[in-house]
Amino acid sequence: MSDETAPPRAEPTLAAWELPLVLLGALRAHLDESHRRLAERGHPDTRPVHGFTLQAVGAGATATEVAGRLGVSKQAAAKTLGLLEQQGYVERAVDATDARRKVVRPTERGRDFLRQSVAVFEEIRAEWADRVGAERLEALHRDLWVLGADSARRLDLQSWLG
Amino acid sequence: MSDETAPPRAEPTLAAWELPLVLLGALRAHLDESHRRLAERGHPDTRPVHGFTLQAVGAGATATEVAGRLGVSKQAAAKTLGLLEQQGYVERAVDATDARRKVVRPTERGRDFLRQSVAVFEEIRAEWADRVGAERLEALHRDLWVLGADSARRLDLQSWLG
DNA sequence: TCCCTATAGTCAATGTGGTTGACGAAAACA
DNA sequence: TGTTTTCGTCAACCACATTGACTATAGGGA
Repeated sequence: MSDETAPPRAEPTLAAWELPLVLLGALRAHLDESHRRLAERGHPDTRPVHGFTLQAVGAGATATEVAGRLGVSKQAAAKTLGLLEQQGYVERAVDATDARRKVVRPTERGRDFLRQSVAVFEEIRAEWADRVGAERLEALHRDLWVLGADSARRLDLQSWLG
Repeated sequence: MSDETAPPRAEPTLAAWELPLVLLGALRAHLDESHRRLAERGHPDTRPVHGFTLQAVGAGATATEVAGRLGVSKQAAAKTLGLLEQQGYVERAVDATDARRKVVRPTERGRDFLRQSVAVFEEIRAEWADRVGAERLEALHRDLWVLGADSARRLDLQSWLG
């Protein structure tokens, strides 16, 4: 996709120290664009962590389960879930068969957020396919999957970086 | 996740919603492995944010310049730089030509950290090339560069995700 | 020269999100 | 039944970011 007569910075430098930066750059581009579009579709004020958490809730889960999936303490998960509840994305109900459990379920608004997320992700994927080629994007996806397969599936991003 | 006779998790699913996750997974794998090796080479207790900050310092910069490069407030940058100074990675000196400016420079230890980082990054890149193929890795690097070219070069990861 | 403005760095207060520890209520098990 | 485990929550604390206010220095005109 890089023609010779292109504007400056048309060619990446391919130094080894750039790898994490281009990974971060692409991730950031994806998430920033995702949330820009989600904001346009009725979900402003949501951040990546909300999407991850809602994804962890799935069709319904307890705070402790969500905590396990996110790799954070149950207190931290409960806090985030409380915020999502306050914003109308999830609702809590006491489990009928176990009075200790409080099952968190996405509301209609929460399900809409997840549907919109899928749609937006598909849009972005299609646009990325246009930019680098469908085959290249598929190879990229597959290779990244392989390279990151070992890494923990945790989403405790903030504490991880600090 | 239902592949036929294949070993578990042999084939990525290639769903659009997985793209950010595989990006994150690869980034995480890279940074975790980097810091694991840096710890072995005399730099334990360093985190990605330290490497980014040290990189932002370069040969020498003021706290405000570092803040600009990292995309954070000057107070936040000053705090991180204070920590790096305390750990012996940078030192501060008042600018001879401008008594307001305090120039931050990497110490020998700081320069060693950067050298070791480069070495480790090259090792990891070589290993990744083994795993997916040198050509594929080069294509991946190039494509990621293209896809992330628009995104802000900021490194304010923590606040960005939250 | 003197003032006015802009810049560099720091201090203080605040917000957010994470942690650990402790606890009561409910379930599961011996 | 009594003991142990699990779920959710409260409280205290910590790490890291923010904004606003402040001092000190530099620089550019009247």
